[in-house]
Amino acid sequence: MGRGKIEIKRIENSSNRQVTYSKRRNGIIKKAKEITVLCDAKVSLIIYSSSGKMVEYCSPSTTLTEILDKYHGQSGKKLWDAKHENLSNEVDRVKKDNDSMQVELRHLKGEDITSLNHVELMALEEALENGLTSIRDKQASFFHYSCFKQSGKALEDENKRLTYELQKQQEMKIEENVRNMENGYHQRQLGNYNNNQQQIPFAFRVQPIQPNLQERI
Amino acid sequence: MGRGKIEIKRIENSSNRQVTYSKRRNGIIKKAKEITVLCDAKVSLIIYSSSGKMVEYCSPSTTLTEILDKYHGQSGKKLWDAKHENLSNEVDRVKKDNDSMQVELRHLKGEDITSLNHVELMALEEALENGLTSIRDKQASFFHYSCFKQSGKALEDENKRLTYELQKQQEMKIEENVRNMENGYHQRQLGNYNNNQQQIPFAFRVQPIQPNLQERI
DNA sequence: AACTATTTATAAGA
DNA sequence: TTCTTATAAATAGTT
Repeated sequence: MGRGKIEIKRIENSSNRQVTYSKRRNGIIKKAKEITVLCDAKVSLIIYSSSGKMVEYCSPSTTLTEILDKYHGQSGKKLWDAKHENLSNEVDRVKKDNDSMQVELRHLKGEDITSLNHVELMALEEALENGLTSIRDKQASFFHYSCFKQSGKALEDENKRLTYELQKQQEMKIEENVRNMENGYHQRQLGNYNNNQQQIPFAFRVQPIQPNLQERI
Repeated sequence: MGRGKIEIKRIENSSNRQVTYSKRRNGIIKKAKEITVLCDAKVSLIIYSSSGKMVEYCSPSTTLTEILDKYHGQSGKKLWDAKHENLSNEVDRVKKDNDSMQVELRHLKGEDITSLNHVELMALEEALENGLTSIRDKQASFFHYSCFKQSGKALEDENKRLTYELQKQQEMKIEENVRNMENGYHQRQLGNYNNNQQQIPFAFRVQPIQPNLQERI
């Protein structure tokens, strides 16, 4: 349609091509608008020139998103689902990581361990002991020995107390020997002591202030 | 273009509208193909009839996905990003969870704890102790007292040993008193004992077999 | 779906 | 680019 008929093949003359592009692009958009109005159609039209410049037409009654949603439903083609899938996979992967860490955390906290075998429990125990060692080393750099203060039930307490009692016991023994040396032996004293020892060991009956721990707080 | 001029407004006659739709739809697609070839353009064209039937044209040199990618870049409009955004947010959220769990795990393993304050360390220590208690309770149900076997350095060992030593010490004291009662007091014995106590407590010099632990293995 | 009179689009030229 | 215009192409109404 013009002064001469043209073959439908690439226009080699660049400026001719550009002119024809402009004219025909406008023509197509005009046609798109017309069919939209005349026939109640919905049209999405996106055109890029060879130089990359874009023009778009979309029927006023709709949006590109809506058209693409319909397209997706009717064509069964993926479009942006590839990207979607990538993200979905990443979500799954990260969630898996999450779950395994959650399990590990629970185990370290002593939860959900009924399913663990002996070897796994041993590994867990070692990990916990190592952690505890590190933590206490760190704390020891704040205070000289704050562990005692922090954990009333900690085994260290018992340890310290027992060590202390043992020492005290030995000291008492020596003192007693000294007393024996100074005062001679008394029958009644031995009888009493024997009695006490049979009931409750002295160490567990009295909880004296522990002077050897004071310096560490 | 036709036998008569028409106004560009909706064609009320349904069958006329349908016919015109078909003709013009084909016309637009033909034009799209032509501009693609003549001008090196890229065209995406999606048309829905009023009845909802879709036809599509996309330049053979490209894909709809590619065109939409470009569209997204050039128009700045969102399109399918709403859906994407949901997934992206989920990825971010789960990754955050991941990170915090990773940190917690490290802390429980005694790593990266230089930045922690005293209170945090205390909480950590308590968590570790609780975990250890649970683990060892569990292990104790496998063996009567496997903790002892598993962890040569475990505090329980020390505890047991000390308790044992304390008891032994008390027994020895009584025996000595008995000896004193039987044999009278000897100056040289006291001197020796005093010496030993000043150097290393007896309890730490000898590691006798611990009969009270045998029953627990 | 085919025909065709007429309108519309546009190629080439200015 | 834009305008002009001869002509090709599209298509409305008809069959």
